[in-house]
Amino acid sequence: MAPHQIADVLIPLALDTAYSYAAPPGMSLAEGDVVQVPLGTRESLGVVWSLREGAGANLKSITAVLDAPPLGPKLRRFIDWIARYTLAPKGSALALALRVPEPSRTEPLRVAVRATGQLPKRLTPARARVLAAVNGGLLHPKRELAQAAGVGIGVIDALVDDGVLETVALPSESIAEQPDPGHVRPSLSADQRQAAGLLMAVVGTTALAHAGGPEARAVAGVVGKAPVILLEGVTGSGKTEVYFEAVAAALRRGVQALILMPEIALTAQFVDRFVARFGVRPALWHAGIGARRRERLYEAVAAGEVPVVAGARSALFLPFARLGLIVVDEEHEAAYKQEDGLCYHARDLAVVRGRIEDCPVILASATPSIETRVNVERARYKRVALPERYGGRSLPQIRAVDLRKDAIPPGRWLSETLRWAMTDALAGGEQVLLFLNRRGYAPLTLCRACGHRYECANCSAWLVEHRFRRALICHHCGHTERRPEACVACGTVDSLAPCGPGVERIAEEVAERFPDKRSIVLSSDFPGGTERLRQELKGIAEGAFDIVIGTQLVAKGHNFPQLTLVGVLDADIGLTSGDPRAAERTFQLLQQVTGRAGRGAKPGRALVQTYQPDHPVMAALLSGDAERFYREETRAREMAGLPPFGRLAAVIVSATERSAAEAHSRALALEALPPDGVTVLGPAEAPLALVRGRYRFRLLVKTEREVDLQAFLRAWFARAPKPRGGVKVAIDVDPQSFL
DNA sequence: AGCACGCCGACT
DNA sequence: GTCGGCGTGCTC
Repeated sequence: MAPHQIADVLIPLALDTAYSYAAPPGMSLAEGDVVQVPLGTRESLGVVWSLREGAGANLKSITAVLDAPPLGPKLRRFIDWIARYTLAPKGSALALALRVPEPSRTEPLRVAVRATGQLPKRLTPARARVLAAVNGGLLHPKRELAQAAGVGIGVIDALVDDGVLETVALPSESIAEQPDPGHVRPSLSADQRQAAGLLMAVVGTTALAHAGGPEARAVAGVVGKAPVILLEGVTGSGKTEVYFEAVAAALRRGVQALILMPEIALTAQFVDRFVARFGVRPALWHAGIGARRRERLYEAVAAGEVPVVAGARSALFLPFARLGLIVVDEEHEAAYKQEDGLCYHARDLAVVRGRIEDCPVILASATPSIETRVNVERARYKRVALPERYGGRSLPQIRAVDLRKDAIPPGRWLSETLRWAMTDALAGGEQVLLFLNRRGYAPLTLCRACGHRYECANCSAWLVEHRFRRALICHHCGHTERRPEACVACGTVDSLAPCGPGVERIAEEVAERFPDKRSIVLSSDFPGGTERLRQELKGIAEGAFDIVIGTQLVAKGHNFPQLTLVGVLDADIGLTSGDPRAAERTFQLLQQVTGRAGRGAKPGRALVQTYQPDHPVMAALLSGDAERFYREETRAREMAGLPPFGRLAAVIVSATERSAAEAHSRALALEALPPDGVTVLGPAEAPLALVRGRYRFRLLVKTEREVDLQAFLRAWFARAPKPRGGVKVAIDVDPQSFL
């Protein structure tokens, strides 16, 4: 038998190997082509991963090559890398990038008409108006012409039938408009100009290297690999305007730019700012865009016709034709972490894609994550800083209220210092934000008569009282029960005592202390959803409320120009959670919340109520010295015998098990069999959560420097008993050492 | 992801 | 007797 062409086709299913198919004679195939192949009893999509010659005697044949943009070699390399790094089947990694939906593409044709020069057989007034409007041989979209002439579409059709007009198919409307890098030159501060200049130079030189040629190669030789740059700027420093200049540089060079942001950040405000700078809207890519638009955008991105994409996590897998810049906005956001299905961290993958595409990556944040900071320290990433707020506004003055000295009577949560400050601000017509990161009325309920504590039946966490809803709710698993009239343990009536504060309880105290002020509670569990929240935020911005009481929901988003005082009621919440990122998260949250004060005309201040004013988190917050926090936190970790941040791996294992007990024994089995060079730091999180029918557990491991963690994990799971449903693993560690 | 195959409980 | 429940395993 004559040698045939054999294609190894990767199918976007949980399959780790590409399957071999015979290419029918005469079929023109290339690596990266999207094809249709028989799989079992049905047909499936797939991508040609490699081509070779061979006998291919008993192979099935490729059904068809689809009319979809092929996946380029760099994107295929990226997919291979993701599969290797996340220990996921290659096919699952492919599924992230392959967005070719139905082959049923019924293009709603845009039709234009123009005059043929022929005269109509009959001339009615309506027809005359159309002829007046067609204006010679120019092309007119049908609907527009009908509108301009003030006639129905039927009149146009009749004229076409008559031979007076002819139809011409128009190219389909452009999916993305062309942003103009010179639309409006922003007025930047000296700091911003300098930062923007650095970013632009980087984008320019790497893009030049892309273009090829001896000159470009010489520049590339000097510059080296495309860098990863941390753009660190305090809240209000105008980071967005600065990275927009990098985007402008990419536009001028003719390369594509990707702006990644957490889903929630893709707001009207971002679009408005983009429009102000570039004159048109950016192409948006997120979960909410329609199938039709998604498909067209995908194709246009692959054709290199979309200069700028702003999108959530999944935009990272788009088939860019010539990617020249990736910006990861709010780099520290936990929303970049994907934990169901294939587990990955979009920021880390962005860095990897940047490496593979050889394009610079900008990580923007006011409160960078520790691992990014460590990478800066180790000179893997560069850093560009914006130390001051834009427009001469000063950062809020932050002061601690030491609750050990400034004692608050039992059942009350506002210190005298804070109340005075509130009175003062309110008297000046300013707004106050009281921040308490605890939903509900009280975090613990117990019986005054018998001491019974109300705990969740499923996970033994305390039940949180929600007074508005008259319920006791478990914040861990969502279990809800009615608040009983009498104690379930001893039967005493009216004996339940709420312990500790939640935002609802603070609202009560505020209403008592400031009866003539208008206050509002913002908490994620309030009914009404995003629409109501939007309305409320708008109301606050317009000054409809004097006092805002909120959970972490208020940490970001809307700007409140009249807000000058922020009171943090219990800054210590979250410091003792056992999560290795507890301090980092608390610091970021408190910095964001206190940073909300004084963003309007008047300067702001923040009062932070704490029992631990000397804690490194508080000390750094009060001094405004973030560097110091990261330094101290790193040292504290070393003293505690924990791995340095860049080497910390949190391994999330999710396995199909019948019960929590079986999942737990699996965790213990893995813990007992660590491979050489890897130390298990114990089951870091005891609660085993049921997520979509799977019991999950998380293990913390520490690895030696430059250890190939992937190989070790493979070995590790090979030795431990294999769960029925297989394992999924995510690794929370710097990916660069695996490149 | 689908879809078949298989091995146990209540029905025309 | 078989219809159908979903647990398990395979797809070049």
